[in-house]
Amino acid sequence: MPAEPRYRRIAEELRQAIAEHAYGPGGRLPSEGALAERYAVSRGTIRQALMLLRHDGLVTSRRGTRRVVLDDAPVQDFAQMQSFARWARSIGEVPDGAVIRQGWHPADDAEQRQLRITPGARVLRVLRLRHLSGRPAMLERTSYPEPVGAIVEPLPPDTVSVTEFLERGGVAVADAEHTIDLVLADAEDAEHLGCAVGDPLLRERRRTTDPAGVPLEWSQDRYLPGSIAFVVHNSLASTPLTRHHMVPDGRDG
Amino acid sequence: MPAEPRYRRIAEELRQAIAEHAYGPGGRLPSEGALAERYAVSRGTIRQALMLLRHDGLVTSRRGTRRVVLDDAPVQDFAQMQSFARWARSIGEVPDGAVIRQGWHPADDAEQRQLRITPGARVLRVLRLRHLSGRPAMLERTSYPEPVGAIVEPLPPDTVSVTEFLERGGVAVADAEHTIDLVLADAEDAEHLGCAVGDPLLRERRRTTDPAGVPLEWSQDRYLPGSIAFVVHNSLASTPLTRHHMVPDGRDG
DNA sequence: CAGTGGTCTAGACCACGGG
DNA sequence: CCGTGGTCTAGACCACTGC
Repeated sequence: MPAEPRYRRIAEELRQAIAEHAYGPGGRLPSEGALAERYAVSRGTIRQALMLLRHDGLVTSRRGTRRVVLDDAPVQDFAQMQSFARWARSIGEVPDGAVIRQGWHPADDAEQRQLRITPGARVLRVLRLRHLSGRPAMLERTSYPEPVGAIVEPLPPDTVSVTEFLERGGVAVADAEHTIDLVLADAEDAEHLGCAVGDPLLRERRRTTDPAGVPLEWSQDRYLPGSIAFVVHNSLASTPLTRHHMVPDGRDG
Repeated sequence: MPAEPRYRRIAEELRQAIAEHAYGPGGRLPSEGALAERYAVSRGTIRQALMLLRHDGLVTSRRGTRRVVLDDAPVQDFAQMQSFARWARSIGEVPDGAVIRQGWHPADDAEQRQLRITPGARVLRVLRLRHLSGRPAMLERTSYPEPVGAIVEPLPPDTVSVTEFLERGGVAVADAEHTIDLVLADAEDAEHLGCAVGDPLLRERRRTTDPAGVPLEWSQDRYLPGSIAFVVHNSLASTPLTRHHMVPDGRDG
């Protein structure tokens, strides 16, 4: 079996059609009933497909009228957001990366909390510099818990995509939480990113977990500004974006 | 009828239970069948409720095992992300705001594209300073298309929540797209936020649309750093977050 | 193996939008 | 008023996990 369920393939077809401006923007989709007939499935299956497009912000929906196609929403999948290398390729850049330093350490407070491990447990800390087509773009400080770290440790320092390697090793990421804010470059940031100490950087802190809820990595990425932005879609149907207040000297950093 | 559908109320109860650590974190939820029996509804309704929790990152799910409770995910609803005033109150701060300048202008290129209006149409541009408990926190540059602007224009300059007013006036926000990056303060930013020209600011550009896909506002908000962060959850089940590449001098700003 | 969530069906009734 | 999407039901079969 192709493993890909019916409603996903239908969603893919509709996504394609929308991308080719078959309906809009501002246009209206066929009714659920019409789509059900066209694809020879039940209305429930069609609704599952449309829910995917709804959550990604490609269409609205309202009782009483047909669904409306929104302006071209950015379309990336989970895998692309998860992997720097995959993302870089998708925008036509050449990803590159090198480990600057790595080693095992006893987990500090933040790591214990984020990775849900007990005091005394070890983590593998890796400092990596990421390039986009040769230019430094991001400095990544990642902590891996014991089992994941053991897989990452022996990798060659110039491994371009650790994420893709982990996937092939059966480590599956199912959920991620990202916190985006602004920090000033410290001496280490400045040295590797080629900026001055105190220059502003866009920071993304990320924790990923597997399908069982077990934390897989905790990372703090610092991007040189000017070439990157994060885009989020939210709606009445789902609210993945929240604004957070932090005390001026918030730890967890 | 209480207007609130069954599955939403069930989701709310489960959310409450999770917040009170009735199961986890790391714990397992009852099976769908058990929940269906407990609430005397069909399994489908339970699945709708669980889908809400899934999208908000409160629980994972995997074939074969019970759902796992993730660490306390930030819980805010769409309305809170939509309104500065509502958000401020929810974190125990006193929101405040004042219009610095407002007026009608012919829409520029970016406004025409973002608000989907024709060349020559007018927009209401409003410059607002937002306070958190007396301290300047954010400077907001918003453009409203003709019909919305007509509602906003006559409001008193110290209206705390424009969003809430619009809601009462029947203007319903259904979708929003946020782009988050970093900019340096210009003279106007510096003057009103009380920082120096060139100081880094966290920028959120936002476009909201109504249930029919009609743009309602386009806004560019600049936050003083250090007290705010944006948190996003994504998962295999939905990917509202994307990373975007911009040419160094990207317009649309 | 039994139990779980994922997919899918074929119905039903209702709330809402627009002519 | 009719057509739409939103909600809900009661079943079915399958894929997967974990014992």
